Amino acid sequence: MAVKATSFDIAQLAGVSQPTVSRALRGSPTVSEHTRLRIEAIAKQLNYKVDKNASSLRLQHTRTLALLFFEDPTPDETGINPFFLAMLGSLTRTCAQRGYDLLISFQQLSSDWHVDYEDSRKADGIILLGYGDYELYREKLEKLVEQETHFVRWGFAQEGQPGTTIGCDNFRGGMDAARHLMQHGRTRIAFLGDASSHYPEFQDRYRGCCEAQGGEGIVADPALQVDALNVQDAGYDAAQQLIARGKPFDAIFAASDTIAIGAMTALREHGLTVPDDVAIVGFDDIPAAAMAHPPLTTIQQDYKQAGEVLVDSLLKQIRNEAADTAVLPARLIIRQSCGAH
Amino acid sequence: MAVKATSFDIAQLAGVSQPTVSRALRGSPTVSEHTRLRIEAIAKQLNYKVDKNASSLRLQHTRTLALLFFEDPTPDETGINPFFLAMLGSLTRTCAQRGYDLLISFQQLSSDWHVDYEDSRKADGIILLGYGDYELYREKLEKLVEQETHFVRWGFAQEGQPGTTIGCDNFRGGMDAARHLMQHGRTRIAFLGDASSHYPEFQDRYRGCCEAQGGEGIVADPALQVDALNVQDAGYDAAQQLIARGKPFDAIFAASDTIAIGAMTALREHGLTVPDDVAIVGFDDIPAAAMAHPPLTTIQQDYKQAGEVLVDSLLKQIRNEAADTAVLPARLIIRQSCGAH
DNA sequence: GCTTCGCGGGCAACCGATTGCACTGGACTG
DNA sequence: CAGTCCAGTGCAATCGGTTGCCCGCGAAGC
Repeated sequence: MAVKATSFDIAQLAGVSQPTVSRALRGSPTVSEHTRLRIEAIAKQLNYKVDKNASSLRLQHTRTLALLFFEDPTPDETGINPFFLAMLGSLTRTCAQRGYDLLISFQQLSSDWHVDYEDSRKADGIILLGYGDYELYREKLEKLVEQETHFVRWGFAQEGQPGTTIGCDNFRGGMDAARHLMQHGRTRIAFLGDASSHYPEFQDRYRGCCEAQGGEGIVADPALQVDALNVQDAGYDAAQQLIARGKPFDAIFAASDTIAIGAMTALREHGLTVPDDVAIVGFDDIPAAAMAHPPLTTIQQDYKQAGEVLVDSLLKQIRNEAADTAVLPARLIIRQSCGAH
Repeated sequence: MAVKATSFDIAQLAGVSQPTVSRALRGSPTVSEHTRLRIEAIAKQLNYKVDKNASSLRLQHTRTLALLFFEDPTPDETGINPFFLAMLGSLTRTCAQRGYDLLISFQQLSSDWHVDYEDSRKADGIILLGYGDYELYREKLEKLVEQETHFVRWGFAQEGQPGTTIGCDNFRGGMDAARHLMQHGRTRIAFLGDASSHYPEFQDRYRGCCEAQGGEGIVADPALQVDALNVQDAGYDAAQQLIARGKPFDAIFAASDTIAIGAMTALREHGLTVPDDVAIVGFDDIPAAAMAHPPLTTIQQDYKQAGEVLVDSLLKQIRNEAADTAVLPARLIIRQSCGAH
């Protein structure tokens, strides 16, 4: 950098004091239009940009939001969960529209992230994104609340949780999936995904699924539920395990598209066809879902809306307005893996 | 935030002056170990974090890198190009390892991005990512150089370009694709992708493709090249157009996986099977490539390595070391769309 | 016993923008 | 014509850390 122009340089050229430059550039009405125009012209000519650090220091806010990704299983190699990646796009755009910058960071669930970003004044608030063991997470969330850090979390939403959470309606999504499957004559629906309380969104999806079956007088067979984390290999393994159990099943509801896609590979290897032998419904509607063979019927989480709600909710908190936990709808996207044409 | 602790608070509690706190926390050898330990303990207890703005202001650097995405075609809806998304993961992790934060932003090619990030001291350097009309781009790049802004660009690399560019070997990748296709008996290879100088990476891929054919005494038929931008619809349209031309072809080399996937849809609609009637090779190796039906043979760009090289090259510049334009290898990934066994 | 050396740490300036308050000169009021 | 008022600016303090320079004090040297 050749030597950056400061507001002093401009002041000198314009023959005014430095504070006047600052005022002019921020559009203060106490500066006459004539002066302001002159200052703006000089600023432009010098490629002047307000020093964000100085400004933030004085203002005590940064107009920056931090996005923290958590990757619980296999943090290094797998890359980012496709659904979060899609959300990232929406988040970035929304931030830009609202005049905020976005700082990105990966975190281990175990690290010290909960003291970092806002305390060090890198950001005015934090967006938390990531599945993972919720129990591990909770105490850090509480600490965040205690510190009065502004944050929103994407995940399962429930009363009494620390902080503000935005999530989709996992329970209803699960119901919709199961209902759809049943409407097409499936009665033995397996669930692939961790159904313990450590993964509450998966658990809700499972509960919705069971509930819907109950509505039709079917009791979900616990032997048809197999734990799986949100990676393809886990989906593959889970399907293997399911087949090995020898219990008959004619449908799979996977807790995520990633799991569903992994499961389809396993089914194919066992000579089972989708959707004829086994109908499949996934969750998320990641880009690869439409690409899968056959194209995957899934429950869509609207990442575009999610990104907007997340950002706006956080911005509300930053303005010291109350921001409520919110549940977004999930929508069934019918393609071919479910057997409905 | 309850009221953030400052170095003054710590100084008071520790019975030393504030500068001593600063020195202790940065590990200056002029502070005795005894004092330092005491200060560190107090800092931890108070959840103290150095104010990044104050620090950056004084230090005149931020330990932050800015990532600018460019989306030339249809900037709003399509979401981010999957390959760049994959790269983002690698970039984020590399930054974290090097102790830098990453600021993300989407930009229109036409906006004022070239004056923004480093001038406003939001970041110490910029990473530029995006295909798009290179001509539009070039003058801004020159301005960046003129301003002595630190930046690296991902794209086609060539002598005499403004700034440092990291790219993959598009030419050789194109050759490898065509050779592979020819080894499996294909002789009429179509190319889907813009081959004009406005999209130099696509152009290089095409040149490589032609060159390889030339090596076997085949002259690439210009009628088998159809322009397409890097979105699925464009791939679909291009394939339609190719078919409509009525010239026989037994293979397609697509300038990107996204185009290839779009093209496959069109082929299927015309009753052409892949790979029997038409063999296909893509470029990039995006996650959806493996997912496609049939799985897509492609030229892989190693995004992991790319991210590292990009960051390290930028960091070099920031340290005022020379950073050279570099070309990374591309690797053929054989799956099924090419018809190899 | 007095100077010298050096460790540990304090003082104050500085990074650049923001803003409450004081000031000036001209217009306006009575 | 003196007193008000206000638009337009300048002054100086401030945000929180960082660092060059200087100082005090105890130990070592002569």
